[in-house]
Amino acid sequence: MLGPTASGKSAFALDLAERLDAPLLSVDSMQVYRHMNIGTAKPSAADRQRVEHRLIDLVDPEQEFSLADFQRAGEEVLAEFVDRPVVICGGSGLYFRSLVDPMTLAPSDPAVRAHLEATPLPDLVAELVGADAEAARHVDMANPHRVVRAVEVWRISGRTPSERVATPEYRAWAAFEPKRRFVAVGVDPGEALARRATERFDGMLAAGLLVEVSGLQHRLGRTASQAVGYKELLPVARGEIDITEGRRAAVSATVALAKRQRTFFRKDPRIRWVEWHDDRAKRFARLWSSLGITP
RNA sequence: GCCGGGAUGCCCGAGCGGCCAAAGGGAGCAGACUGUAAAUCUGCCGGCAAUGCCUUCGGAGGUUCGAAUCCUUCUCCCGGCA
Repeated sequence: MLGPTASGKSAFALDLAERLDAPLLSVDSMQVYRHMNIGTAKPSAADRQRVEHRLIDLVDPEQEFSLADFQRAGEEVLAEFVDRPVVICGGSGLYFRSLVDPMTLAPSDPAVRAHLEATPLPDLVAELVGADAEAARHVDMANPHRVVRAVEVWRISGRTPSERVATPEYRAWAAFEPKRRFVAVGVDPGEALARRATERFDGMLAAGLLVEVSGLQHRLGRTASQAVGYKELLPVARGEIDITEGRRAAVSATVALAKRQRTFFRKDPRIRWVEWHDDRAKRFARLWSSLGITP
């Protein structure tokens, strides 16, 4: 069950998992951090009582956690449930695909990466193009993250961007040919997005998000500190801006995130979109009908 | 009441006679994305019948071939003195 933030997919997935008596695997890049509870909309203790949740609270917030770590952790969990249904729910599209689609990650080396991150971008671009004249067709040369990673892979493995994209596995990936059987359902708040994002954030504030952020302000690492809500409230916790300004920034960051998530999921032809309905039974009716299932 | 500073596109903010529909940032919109992915990056972003035209830089006048930029005056903000 996929979709943008504030879509209501979590509640939906929780009900679904309960009905299927299946565990709920979160594909969420920020819920993996412990102590970031309110702002990442983690399931409550009661929710966890109802359904077994996995892939949440995997590391402390000062730690780095990336796609590769997630994929490894996810595969371990899936190995526990072979031939049993699991409900996967979340908004981190790439994390989702790393579990269901063929994606062997090229090697990485923190030292190499640190060095490359300190290297001027034009130098990295020159190195890539020197090794692979077609590199620009496969790597966004204006995007530092992409270029650094491409050079990192090139230096460590000697594989160029063109070579990486030429494998059967990559083609399968690009064609959305999965490595596992699954049914994907997308939930989207549609026009209600901005309203839901605002209400959701206000709910988090009421639940003590600012206190949570203040308590964690010196513990959030490079990735964790960029989580929507935390990033915008950090300056509030430091007294640099007032809460009104922080709230506005957080809400618009939430909406912007949701839009990026939509863009990402929309191009996946396997996802069947289900219109959200406030009534649980109606919501499920829509789900069953979109899947062609008579429960 | 007097002296000084300021009013710029949705917001912040540069411009200080022509090269200005007006830098830059934010917001907004669209998109990309196989190890930071709630990240990162790209494009658009006054209007239109659109290699040009129209409206815009607080209001109204004026100077000039030409003004967001100079002058006069009015309104409103800010600082200092009364």
